Amino acid sequence: MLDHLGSLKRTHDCGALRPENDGNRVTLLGWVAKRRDLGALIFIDVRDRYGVTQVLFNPEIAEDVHNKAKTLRSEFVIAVSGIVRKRDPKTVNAKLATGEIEIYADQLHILNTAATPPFPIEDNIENVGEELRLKYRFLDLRRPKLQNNFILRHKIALTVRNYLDQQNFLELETPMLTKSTPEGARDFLVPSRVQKGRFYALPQSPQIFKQLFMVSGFERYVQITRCFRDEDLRADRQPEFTQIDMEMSFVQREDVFAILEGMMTRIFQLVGEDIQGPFPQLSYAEAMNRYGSDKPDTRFGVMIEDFSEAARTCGFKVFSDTVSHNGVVKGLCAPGAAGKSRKDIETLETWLKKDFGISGLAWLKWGDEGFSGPILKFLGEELVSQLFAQAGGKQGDLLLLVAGPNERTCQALGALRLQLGKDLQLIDESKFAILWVVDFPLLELDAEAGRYVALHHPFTSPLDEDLEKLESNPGEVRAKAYDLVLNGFEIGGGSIRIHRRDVQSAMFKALGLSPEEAQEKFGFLLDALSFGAPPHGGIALGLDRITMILSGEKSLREVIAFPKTTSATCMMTESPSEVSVHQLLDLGIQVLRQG
RNA sequence: GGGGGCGUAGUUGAGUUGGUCACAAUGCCGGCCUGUCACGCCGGAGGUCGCGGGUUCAAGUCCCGUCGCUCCCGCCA
Repeated sequence: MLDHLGSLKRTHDCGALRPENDGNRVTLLGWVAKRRDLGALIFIDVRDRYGVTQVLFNPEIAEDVHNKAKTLRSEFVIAVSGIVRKRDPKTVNAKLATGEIEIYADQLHILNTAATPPFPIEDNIENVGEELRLKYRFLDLRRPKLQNNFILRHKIALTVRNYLDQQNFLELETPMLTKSTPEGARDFLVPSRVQKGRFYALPQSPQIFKQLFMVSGFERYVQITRCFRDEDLRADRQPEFTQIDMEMSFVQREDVFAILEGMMTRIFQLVGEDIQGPFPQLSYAEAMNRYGSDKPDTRFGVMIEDFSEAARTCGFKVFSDTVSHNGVVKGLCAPGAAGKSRKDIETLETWLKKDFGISGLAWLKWGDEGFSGPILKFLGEELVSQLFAQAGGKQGDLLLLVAGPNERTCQALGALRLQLGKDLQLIDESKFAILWVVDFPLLELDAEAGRYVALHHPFTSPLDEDLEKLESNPGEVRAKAYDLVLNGFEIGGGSIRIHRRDVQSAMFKALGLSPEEAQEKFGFLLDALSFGAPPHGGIALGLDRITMILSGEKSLREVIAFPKTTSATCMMTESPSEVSVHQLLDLGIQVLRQG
């Protein structure tokens, strides 16, 4: 028979009691984390959000209560009252914050029973299947580790709001039911019942709305808001995610950086890190050439080296031919990796060939007996020694080389660099490395569509000095865009926006939109820009990713309360699900079935 | 859309070249136990080897298909 909560009140939480409380009468409310039944003595670890406290049931103190305690099982919800007792020094538990005391229980209320949980409610269950954890997410979330992740997430959001409030930002809301736009990610669509055959789109970001706030004269805007993108998932990508979305009027890039650096400093303080601005800046071009990525992980070295000049005249035809046909020969030096077997290297090569389309991975070892490798005989000792010197290599290292078109080669080496960083444990996981990546190209050629598309988004301002090239040489135009990169993750991106109608029209034209299309899709924005839009710019940060990195997690699922699986389903609610014919009729929608 | 990994008691894993009853730990149930905190000891229950098909005298094991989870490529203004 269950007991009622009645007027029972918690006097302390399960992380609070210390030896100073010796003799206090207390009431704890929480879950049975662990039961150790020694027969006459029963120890119960009671857990709540704040910690764990050991409770002792002794028949000599209260026999009926002791009998009742025999029925307790894992995850029962209880209220226990009793006296705090300092433990004998021999029985102190140093692993618990409350380990110097225990409660001598004289009252026990069982508020609810619990079925045996499918997995233990404790940390270090990393090998429990993801499927189970997601199906019983409400239990998974009971684990202290996840609770701490969400406490950190809350503190980050709170820090952001407090800091930006001090900086005169206003938190303003934008619609969730909005308009589908042609550029960018695939939209999640919401059918309109009132306007059959028409659809809202869930926002990919509040981009245009926040710009309109600037036109409205709010000057500084922030919103911590959900965004939706219907694309395939990754460990660091969920279809719905939370942005810290910001916009400011009358600012240049450096003003945005200063605000953000101040904000990140405060966020890092939450995990005891002292990271001060200004953050390092790296151009997009340099990031790609040296790290093979626009979001380089700068926690470790191993830079991509350009060996094209040496390769141009070398005796290895694959290399010299590639260079003479406008290709490059680039590579990187894996420290201490000379011990890698031919098979290890072939595994890497197979992967890079398949995923990045390189034609081969050449290698040179500097082992105990000097240089070795299949291409050594073509290059010669002297040249190989020179290559190692250029890459800063030493005895015991492995030089890996790729020949091919520059972009693809850099991309492949960038992926290889990260893999080696993991394999060779070159990354100090306790370290944080943050930087700005700047000077992105404004546009890139979409080979499929046969036209230019915005690398960032169509509202990004070109650099003032590149403005004239928008028509003559669109691919050369650089953008006032920037990304914030932490430990190899893009945690934010933004830009100074276009605030002039004529420039925005020119941009749409460069993207291949006719004036009519531009008017239909973005007419309201063009209108707004013609009514005195101030210069403005901003950024959006990924709250989920920041929380993931600061809590040391490898997946966004650990910091999103109810995340989706890789196939975009929710294991707990079993969404998405089919809906009734009536619901579809209301919306004027018919479902096509395959087969 | 493509590729890799995984799928065996509630859970986590083992299971050789196909061949007595599919094994262990943990959890669960029962018993004993007054200083445990990974409590201990004794006993017990617990299985459509993801699902479907095939090869074979015989399939957890080999083959084909399929589903789910996961990592990556494509995709993600």
